Amino acid sequence: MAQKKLLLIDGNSVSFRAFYALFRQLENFKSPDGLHTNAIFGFKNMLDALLKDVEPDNVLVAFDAGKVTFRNEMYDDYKGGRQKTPSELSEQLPVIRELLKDMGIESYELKNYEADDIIGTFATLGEENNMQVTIVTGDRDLTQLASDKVTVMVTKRGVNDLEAYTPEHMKEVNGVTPTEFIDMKALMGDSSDNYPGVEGIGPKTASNLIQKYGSVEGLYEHIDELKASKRKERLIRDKDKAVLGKKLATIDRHAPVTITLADTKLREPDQAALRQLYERLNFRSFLAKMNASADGTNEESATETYTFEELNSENIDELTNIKGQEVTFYLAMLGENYHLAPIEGFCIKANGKIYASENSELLTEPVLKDLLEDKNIKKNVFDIKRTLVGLDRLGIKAQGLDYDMLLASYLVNNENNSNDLGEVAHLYGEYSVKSDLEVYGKGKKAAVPEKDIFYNHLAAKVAVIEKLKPELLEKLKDHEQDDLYDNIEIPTAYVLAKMERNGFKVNASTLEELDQEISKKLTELESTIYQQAGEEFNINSTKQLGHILFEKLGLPPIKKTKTGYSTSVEVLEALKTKSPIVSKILDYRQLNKLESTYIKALPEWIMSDGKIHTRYLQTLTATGRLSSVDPNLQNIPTKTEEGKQIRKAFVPSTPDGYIFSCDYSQVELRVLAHVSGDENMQEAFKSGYDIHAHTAMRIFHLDSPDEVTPLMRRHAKAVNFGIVYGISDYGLSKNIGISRKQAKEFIENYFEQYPQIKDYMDKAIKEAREKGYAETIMHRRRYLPDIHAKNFNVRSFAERTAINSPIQGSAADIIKIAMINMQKKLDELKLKTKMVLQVHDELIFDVPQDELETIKKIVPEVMQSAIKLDVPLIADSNWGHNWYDAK
DNA sequence: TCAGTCACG
DNA sequence: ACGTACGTGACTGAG
Repeated sequence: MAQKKLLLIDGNSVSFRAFYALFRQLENFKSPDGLHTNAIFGFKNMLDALLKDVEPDNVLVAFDAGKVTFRNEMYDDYKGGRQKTPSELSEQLPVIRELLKDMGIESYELKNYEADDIIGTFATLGEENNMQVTIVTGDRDLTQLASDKVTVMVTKRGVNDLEAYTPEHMKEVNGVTPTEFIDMKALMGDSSDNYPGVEGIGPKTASNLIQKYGSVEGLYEHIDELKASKRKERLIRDKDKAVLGKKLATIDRHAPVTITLADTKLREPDQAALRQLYERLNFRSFLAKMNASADGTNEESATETYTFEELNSENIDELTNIKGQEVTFYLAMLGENYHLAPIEGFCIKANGKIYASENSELLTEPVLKDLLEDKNIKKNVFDIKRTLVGLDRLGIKAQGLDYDMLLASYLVNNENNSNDLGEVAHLYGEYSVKSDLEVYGKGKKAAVPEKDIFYNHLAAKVAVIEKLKPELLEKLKDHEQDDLYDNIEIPTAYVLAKMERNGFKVNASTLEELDQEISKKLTELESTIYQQAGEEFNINSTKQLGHILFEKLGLPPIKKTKTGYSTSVEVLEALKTKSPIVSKILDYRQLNKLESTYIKALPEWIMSDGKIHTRYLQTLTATGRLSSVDPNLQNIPTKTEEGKQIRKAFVPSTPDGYIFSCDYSQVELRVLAHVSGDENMQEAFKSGYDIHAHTAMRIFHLDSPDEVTPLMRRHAKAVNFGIVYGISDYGLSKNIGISRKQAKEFIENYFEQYPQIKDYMDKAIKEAREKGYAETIMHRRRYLPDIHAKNFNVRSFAERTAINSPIQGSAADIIKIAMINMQKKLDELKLKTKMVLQVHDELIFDVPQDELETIKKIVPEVMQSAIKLDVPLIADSNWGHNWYDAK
């Protein structure tokens, strides 16, 4: 007979993991009666995957019975200080129990015992009955149960990524056997269970000691053999703690359970009850799955079909009198880049009917064109900017697009940044529409499917845009994001569409000339490098380069990467003096970068109008900034002279015209001064001081600005930047090449001088912990589920993010407002000047010669008055006959 | 497709 | 004791 399989699940810890894995979706997972359901959903998903993978005969989900257990009798403060389970999670636990019951799975809890002990007991029972046991948990404590018959699966990220602990794997990870792991824990303590262990002993030392002496007892028998040291003293002093730790860490494998192995046998699920439960929880995907399998059809074909009509010259007049109505519109293009992608069709819902067409020329028929250009006919779409650009290509100046499902969903939760309607819909439990990837395929093979399938896909999209609108608008309201959505993001979409269509004129011939020069230099550098290396190799290959530098030439490898030697600038700079080849390689790298990323690539993007039309991604970044693609015009070189030359190719579109650039001075620091309310920093900005010099004066305790040396200013500048990023002494020391101790002093001085900034940073973290997200001045959110992480690094990252996001994000809010006001002003004054680029804190304009004076006046005015802060906003202007000269 | 590197704010 | 600055996109080699 085949070996029977037993699956044991730690119900509390897995629910906990599921809850935090889907924490950012917390508000998206709610049943109609207001119950949060994210943990239930995650738990159910994980359970399905496990049942499929493990195919168990018996399953038991163990829960903790309460806070107090037999361990508290040994140690009062066991698990003390632990944060209370959030109510959003605890309300879900009974439902998980109910779900298990309906699925035919036994769940169990035992007074005075933890779920761990129940699992330990049943693992032992399973072993005794020669079963193959799998344990699933979010907690490493249970790994002590691993044996040749017991595998412990611990969740890594989320709930579906599991790490399997066998005795061999334990040895690899901890250097000790599963039973020795108990002793290891006893020595190091457990902060989450709140018992101390021996002071100064971490995982490394604990593992070494236990490997040497076998156990806590073994260690203390031989304690005299240890050479005199602080560590030995502490081991002796904290012996009680170690002995207690061992008792606490040991899982009870013979708990007085009142159920038997037979009770854990997997039963048939109660379909009717499950259906009811899913309906109550609004689990539409699970319901759809059930329906699909009930029909005997598979999941794929469970898509709904929509009633639609093909639009043609016969019925097009049905779209004439729809004033005062709301319409939903979707324009289909094949490919991401909507400046170039072929327009394949469209779909419109009006008069309660859905019309679809493959004939985009119909859009230019007066009926439809007028409808789209009438600002009084409100249109719901997915991606306003894309729709505006697509229609503009057909000569249609669309107006009245006033609901954007993509923008709304991005503001509600920007963690998932998909641009695909289907994928976004899935986030809100709406599975009636597929993703474009599924329908069109990807890469070269992407194609519009057969007409009926295509129309149905479009109809599904239009239906979903309309269906989810109330829910998304409600969420925006809950988040106090109405203003951000209506008055910032939607108008920004219009402005960006215009900027993208404007394009930036680029001279291919200027780039061609640069190419001549750079190619020559590159060939020279190449041969010098080959000569000094003694052989020809691919300089662009880090692997080959590493071989030459660190093996053949024997230079010291300073840093390693996952795959081999690091050859980054940082490393090469340090090796510069050791061999002449190194600086040649640095030169080569720099020039090659310019050549391949800009000089060679940019001309490919110049369209027939002589301009480059980038696309801004308005719904991608975590902070609310824009990003630019195809090509990226936000990273055109500016730091080196050779790089800057590239900007000479960016020119005005009119003869003798100007490129005009205006950038905010220190926006992020000004935002910080504003949100923190720090009086010293506000004073510095109000007085118009050079902020970095001012900081230098303060942190170096100088009396007058004259005493500030350039080095001091440079250091102070780095500290100011560091603050915005959520500073660490290590990061600062690495950045400016000082000792960590010195960096620490800088930071301490800084906080002394700007005490309210320190308060701000603490408050930012505290609030993120309480609310689960960080927020900008305009209420843009960034969810930070990792702020609760156990792992120090993961948590620290989230904490720095909590500090940085409101600053970077508020600056992004501000320039968006400036852009909207700017475009309005250009329109009002009927100027021919065009806004052509945004680079985070900078706006760039294509200005006809005779408008320069006006622009010089209005641009800084508009930018500086975008928002009223407690400190002045300053913007500096530059102009010239190309972008290089606008400096 | 991933990792490494480097361009920008 | 941890190993670290925040946010992006494009190109290249290598699997």
